[in-house]
Amino acid sequence: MSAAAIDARAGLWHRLSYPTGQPMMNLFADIRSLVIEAVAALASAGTLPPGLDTAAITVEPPRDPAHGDMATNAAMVLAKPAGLSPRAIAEALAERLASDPRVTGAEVAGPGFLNLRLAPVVWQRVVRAALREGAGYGRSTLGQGARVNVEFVSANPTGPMHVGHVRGAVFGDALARLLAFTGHDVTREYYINDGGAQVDVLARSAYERYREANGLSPEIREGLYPGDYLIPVGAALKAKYGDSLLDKGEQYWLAEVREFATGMMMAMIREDLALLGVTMDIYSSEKALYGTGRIEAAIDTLRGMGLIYEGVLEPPKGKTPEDWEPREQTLFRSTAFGDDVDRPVQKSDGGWTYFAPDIAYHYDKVTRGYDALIDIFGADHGGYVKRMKAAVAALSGGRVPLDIKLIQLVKLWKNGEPFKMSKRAGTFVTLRDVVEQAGADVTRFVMLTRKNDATLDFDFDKVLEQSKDNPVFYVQYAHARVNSVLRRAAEAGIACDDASLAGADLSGLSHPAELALAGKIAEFPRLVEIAARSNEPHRVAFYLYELASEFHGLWNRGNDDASLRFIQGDSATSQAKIALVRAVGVVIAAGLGILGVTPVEEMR
RNA sequence: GCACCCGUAGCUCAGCUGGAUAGAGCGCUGCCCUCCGAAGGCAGAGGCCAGGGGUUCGAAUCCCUUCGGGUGCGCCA
Repeated sequence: MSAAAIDARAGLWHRLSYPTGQPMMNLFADIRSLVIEAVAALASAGTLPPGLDTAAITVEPPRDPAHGDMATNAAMVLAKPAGLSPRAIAEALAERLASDPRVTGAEVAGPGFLNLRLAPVVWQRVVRAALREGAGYGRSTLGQGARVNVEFVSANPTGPMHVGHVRGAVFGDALARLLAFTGHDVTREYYINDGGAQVDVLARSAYERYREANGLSPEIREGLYPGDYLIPVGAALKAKYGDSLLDKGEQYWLAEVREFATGMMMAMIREDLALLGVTMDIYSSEKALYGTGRIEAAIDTLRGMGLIYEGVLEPPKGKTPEDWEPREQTLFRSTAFGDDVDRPVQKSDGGWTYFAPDIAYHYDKVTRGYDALIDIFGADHGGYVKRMKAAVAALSGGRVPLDIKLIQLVKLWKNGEPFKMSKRAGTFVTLRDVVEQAGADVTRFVMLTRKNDATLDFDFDKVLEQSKDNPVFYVQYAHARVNSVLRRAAEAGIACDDASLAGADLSGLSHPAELALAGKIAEFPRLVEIAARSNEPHRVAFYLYELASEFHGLWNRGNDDASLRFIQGDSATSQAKIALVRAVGVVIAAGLGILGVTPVEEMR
């Protein structure tokens, strides 16, 4: 298979067609079907040739409100295959669409855009739908139940999680929530790297703490883990083994201590993740792959495909390691799948390289029947992407797409200056430190305020600031304001439970500023799908910021224009306006739910 | 040397997988509370989307190339 073929499979998400007759409210999808129906009608009327491909037709909100409520590129997309000018097609479409009660205006603009203006009732329906669907507003069937495995964190079980892991944990969990929200069957998985040399180091380090617990002075030699967090492990070892492991050779205790210590580390890591609100469905062990023949089986499968061979790699150009010497190795022909060089799976001593169990592990995921795999790596593992994709492409026969998201660094700031971490100086910031200082909700939101492959500043002072500099606060404040209005309205005797609001006459919602806010609410389901298709949960955070901004704006317009205040003299008008306000609250809560952040009811 | 990521306002960053006159926050300038929470809002100034080619109705977005920054490059995971 060529690299291009792999790219073509880059995401299952891109191939899923739009579900038909979907029950959920998605205005853009609705209007798009309307446009496509119009195209079909024109085709049967002979205005357009039959059988045109409508896949490239999009319906989106124009950037400039002067261009109406919805814009479609249909005419421009169809012009060439139809052999007609874009404007001619646009005009024919405009005429047909204008007869729909939802459409109050259809005009051709620019090179052939068709700008639609929609009736107020359309926006009122959006508000109603948000109220009816509540926390499920924006949910979609995009994924059609596809089974997706998201592997993330996978921190080495050699110590507590540090701040570098937090972003990956939050990103992975938010992505999992996003995919679940869009109709995917999601599994959260953690791959425990408990098979390599680093867990031997852990065992030796823990053993020194065990000696310490027995009253001996520990020898934390160079290369061992010096952290205090191993002291309890030493104590626990003493509790279990007494002094029976003292003065014994490593071969006597290494395996047992390793098992014991990694077990305790994993328990600690689970607790750390729980602090962030992250729960894994599956923990997979690297070590469990050894001695079971599964690595051999995975490699043999590749061998059966002619993708394993004995060969000698060229030294890297421009930077030859000093001890380089040509050596015959067992290689995986990853270049057949777009990788730059073939990759060794066996070391010269006959042992597996780290790549081999990873192949076996991904083979395991493939055979477990997932429709798509997602790996979340630190950005420093970028060089690993191609070979991993190659392995999965080979082992799944191209059936299972693997998307790998790289998470960039988090730069910590404190007191207006960069916060340098150092293990030696004891300024090593753990996940626990971050969550204890900032709180899980704030931490999660902030970690999603940047695209995953851009570095992110985490400023301990700013994230707790209650001002609009702080996006978390800004969004939460909007949600709190919504509740504030609801409280006031209830005091005024206005029925404002969701059912009453959803059933209310919404014709009082007519001001352009109000309808524009409803328009923002209408974008949410579409935004969620876009975010899910690209595996980019940060888009939800940005959307929420924009929504909050529009809401704050409308709120303040009430200062100048009393007719825009939400609570009015008559309760019918009030209900309509409060329905809009509550719909904003619903969407903020739904969006925060995707991010795993709890909306606040009040901030005093 | 090669591969991947990045380069957008003074600063920090979005930008709908190709749409119209490129957006937001900070900072700067000037405004708005007898009024649902001013912990907010409005307005103004600020741009060769790193440079150059190409693809097409149309490019910040896709392709090629140059420059600049980051990451990685056989027996560490």
